[in-house]
Amino acid sequence: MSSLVSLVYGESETRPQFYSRKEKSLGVLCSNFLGLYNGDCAGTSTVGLDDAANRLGVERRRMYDVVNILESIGVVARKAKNQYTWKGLEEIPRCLEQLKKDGLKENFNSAGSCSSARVCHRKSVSNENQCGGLLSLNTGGEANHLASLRKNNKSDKSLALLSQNFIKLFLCSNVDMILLDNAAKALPAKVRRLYDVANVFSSLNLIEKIRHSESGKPAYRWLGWKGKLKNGFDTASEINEPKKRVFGSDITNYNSKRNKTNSVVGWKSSKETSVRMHNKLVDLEHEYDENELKQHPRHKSTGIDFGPFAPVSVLKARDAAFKNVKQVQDMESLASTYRPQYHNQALYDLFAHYMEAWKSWLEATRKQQTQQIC
DNA sequence: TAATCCCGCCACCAG
DNA sequence: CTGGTGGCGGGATTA
Repeated sequence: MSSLVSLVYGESETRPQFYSRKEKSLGVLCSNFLGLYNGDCAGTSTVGLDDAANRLGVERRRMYDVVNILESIGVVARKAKNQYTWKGLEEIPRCLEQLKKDGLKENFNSAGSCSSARVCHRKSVSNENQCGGLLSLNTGGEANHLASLRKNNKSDKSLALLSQNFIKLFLCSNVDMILLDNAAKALPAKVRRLYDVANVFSSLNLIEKIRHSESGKPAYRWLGWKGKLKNGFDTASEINEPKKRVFGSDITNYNSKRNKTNSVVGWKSSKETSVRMHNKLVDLEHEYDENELKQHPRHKSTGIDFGPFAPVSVLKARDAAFKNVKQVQDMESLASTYRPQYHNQALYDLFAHYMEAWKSWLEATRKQQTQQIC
């Protein structure tokens, strides 16, 4: 039967000598796709599906997969039939924030109807307060909105929605790692489909595939948007995210090469909701994990990883003690939390420059004030 | 063997 | 009817 492949493709000159499934993965395709358009002018550049498919040497069907997932995090937006607008990777943090907001809201609203130990039902996600949530969250674009409304019956199973819900799973709970099986149960979704989205997100470096150390089961760890693609493209500088704690110390002892973690979507809002989602995942993990609870204390020992905040925040806290002007501290933290990402190093430098200037201005003002008070 | 997930059939919908 | 979309699961590949 495997000869069927060579039989089908045997004559094709474009077909590589040795068929490698890996080279054709959605993740690779995604990387190539981004490589193709990443330099383009965000918001104005148009992506044609046929064109992209041709240039990437894949069939059009696959483009739908990639594009739908990318659309779910704002990288592209559907403009018209066959046409997408390139929004750019810098849309990602904004989109993640929105997803987190939406996720927290949804969960909160539907909490009553979520009886089992899983995250909200698809129904409640797509029907309740999703009003244009899917695919229009980043653009406010009518076309997208319409598109998602048009096939409402389909959209609750769509890859795009699954992608978003998968992300919400991470963002709206405090977990750092989710077992594939549990994600499939929680969303709910076919594992197959999760692999599809996970591959794309992996290539974006939003998540990382790991192994549950005890069971060896596949799992994914949230990395957050760092402005770096897996293929090494550097799209922006690092952003700071308050450190997320690692979920379930009893199970999260995966290979700990962490070096934590920066993303714009780190704010700790709606604690209650987070806790609730977190607990659901905990339940799932336990359900799955019953007998594997003999502990490995090791991951707690990594002091670096388990500070409540990323280093910048630590510095900030120290700084704040020195300053003792709370308001200012808040503003600073806001400023660095929402530090924008720039493709361009020059822009980033410019931003850094203004930050510096602003800081020294603050210092001066502060000194002045203290003098006046004295 | 289990995990992974490509591939393309075909349903659905707008024009 | 045609063409664009995209859900879906069979079964090939990989681990």
